[in-house]
Amino acid sequence: MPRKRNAHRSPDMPTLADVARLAGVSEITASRVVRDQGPIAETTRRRVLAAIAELGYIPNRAAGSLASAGSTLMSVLLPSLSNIVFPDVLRGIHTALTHTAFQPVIGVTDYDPLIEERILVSFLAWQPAAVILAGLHHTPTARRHLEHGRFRVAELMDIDGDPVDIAVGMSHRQAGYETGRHLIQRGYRRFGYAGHSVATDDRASARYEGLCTSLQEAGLSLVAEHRQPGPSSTKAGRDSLEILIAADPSLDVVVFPNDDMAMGGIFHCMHSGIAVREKLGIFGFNGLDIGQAMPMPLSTILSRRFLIGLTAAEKLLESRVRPQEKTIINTGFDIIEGATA
Amino acid sequence: MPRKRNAHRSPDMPTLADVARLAGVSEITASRVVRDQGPIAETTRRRVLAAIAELGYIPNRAAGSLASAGSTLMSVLLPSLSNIVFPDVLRGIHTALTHTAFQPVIGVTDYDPLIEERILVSFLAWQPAAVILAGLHHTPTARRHLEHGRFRVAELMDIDGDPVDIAVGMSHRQAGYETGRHLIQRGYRRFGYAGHSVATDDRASARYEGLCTSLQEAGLSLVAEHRQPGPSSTKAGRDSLEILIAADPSLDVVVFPNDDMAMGGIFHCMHSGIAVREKLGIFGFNGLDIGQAMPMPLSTILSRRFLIGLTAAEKLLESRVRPQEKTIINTGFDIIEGATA
DNA sequence: TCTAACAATGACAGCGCTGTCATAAAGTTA
DNA sequence: TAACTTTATGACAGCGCTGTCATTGTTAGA
Repeated sequence: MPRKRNAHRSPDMPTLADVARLAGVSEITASRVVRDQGPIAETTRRRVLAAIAELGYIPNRAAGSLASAGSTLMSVLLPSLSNIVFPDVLRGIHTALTHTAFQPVIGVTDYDPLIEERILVSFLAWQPAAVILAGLHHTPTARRHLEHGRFRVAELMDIDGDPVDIAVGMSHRQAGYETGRHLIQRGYRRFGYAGHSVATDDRASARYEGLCTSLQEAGLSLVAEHRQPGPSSTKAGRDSLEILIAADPSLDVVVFPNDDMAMGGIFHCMHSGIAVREKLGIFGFNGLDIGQAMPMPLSTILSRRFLIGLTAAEKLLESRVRPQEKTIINTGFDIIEGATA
Repeated sequence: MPRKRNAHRSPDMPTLADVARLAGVSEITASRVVRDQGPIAETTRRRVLAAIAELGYIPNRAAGSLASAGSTLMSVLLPSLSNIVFPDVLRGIHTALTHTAFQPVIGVTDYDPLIEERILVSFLAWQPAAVILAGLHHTPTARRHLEHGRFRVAELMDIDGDPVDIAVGMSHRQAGYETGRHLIQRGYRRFGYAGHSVATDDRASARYEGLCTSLQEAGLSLVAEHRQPGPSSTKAGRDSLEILIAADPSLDVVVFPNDDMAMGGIFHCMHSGIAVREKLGIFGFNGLDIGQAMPMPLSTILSRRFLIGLTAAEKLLESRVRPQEKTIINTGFDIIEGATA
């Protein structure tokens, strides 16, 4: 006995067959109109469109995806949405996908590779056309899925490593290195580092290493460092700097892993009457608007987050199949001199 | 002639049939193990699980969704990710969905009801189990889809209105009203308002109206107001306050639509040597961490964003079908006295 | 006038999974 | 021991759409 139709769907939920019947065409023709694909006579198209509007038809993408063994989904896995960095990337992706058939689907991994793996697998169950993730470091299982899948892959933010398919970003190691060079050139000698404790923030770690390298080359080294437990935040930056200064008051500059924490550092200085730049230089990373809107604009490095998202999505749209050659796109960075270091 | 299998899928992409064959059971039994549904003998379950692991099987959710006429997706439509407010809501949703079968799917509407409608329709094509959106105001088409769909609906942030199914949030009108009362009680009389030009930020508008009402009741009114073109940002707040003060230097307090802009206002005061609170009170909305981390904590209203997301998602999980009764949950708000007004 | 090329449409089967009902075996109650 | 319930499993069809191939005009070129 066949399954009753109404057990499945509301009677008023029209299918493509209903549209086709009303328009007086075959299902496949209606399907072609919906997908804007193949040659369709203008009059036919109009009839079908009218039928769609009249019925309030919404295509069933699960059926479409099943039949065509593919979807128009683009899975986006981001470590966090807690500061503006990844939303900026997301805006870039959105911008590239506007007026295409693709839809971004967002997951948040909390900087945890295992969560990333779990979300990746659950996204792959929807047969996405492409997967976008942050960084080049994933669990072995995740990497295997990424390599064997029939979809494009873009790894964002970082280019220091071996991508699966496309990498778009900048060298964080080099950014850290240039930070050190810049500050040394400006006369700073007694460096502190005020970080956070998220060990899987690979980019922050790479910048830290780059910084240390440039100090070493100049015969210097970090005088003091402190990592505040928990994730990065303005409060963490403020607390971290307080502890750092208590440990070593002789510091003349402190580098933070990002602008949020650096702003916390500035707030601590304001609170404690420490003259920023004269007495203590403060340097961040990201070039957030809020830091530049401060009375004393934050000295930092501008990462091109919107561009990274935009470029990655555009690149992914170029071809549905993964090319032989891997692509690495360096979006670079700029030092913002600012007024705090 | 039947379609060739390999035209569709990689040969090494196993299906449930492959799993069932390897485990020596029927497809249905394998399916039940995957979905953890129905009575399964422990030994059978283990055999199937082993087969899944061996083959690296990933279920095809499009097929599952098609067959069951439903999905485990929860569509989340947010106006913006450009400040921490909606990511906080999202964290709440994520927290509620951890360890459930549901997956959030996020879309960003840019405060545009038409974009919201477009994204809603494209999400409905995936037959979500629930839809979460911000606010109670949608296009007529969107509202119709929401009302007629076979899914749960939660409208977040705002409770001043008539929800489709569930509303979780606070009264922004009342928040604006209490802001006025609080500031009047603290002795402020010459009120300014420094906003932005996004007309569809309904919550900001409601707070504005509430503020005006409380002023009226006290025999006062806004002395000056300015709306900076473009979306809300720290820079916009800074510029807006500058213009406002130029227009009327006699103001003794300025209310901003949110903390981001209020911080911009404080930055302007710092830059121009205006004594915050003594000379000019500054009041925000949201209670963001960054505002509280400032040397002079921002006077503002705490909205419970995480709680809103969490509560909404939990409520949606309670039942798959829409109950007769609509639910309105007021998560309330708190005035944070701070040091700026 | 005939062929070739193209434009426009349709028939058919099947994508991978799950709802429904049926069945067999084992346990429970009177 | 009969009658029932519970547990564990399977057969079958179909969810709504699209890939593939076939068919019918229609127009251009020789």
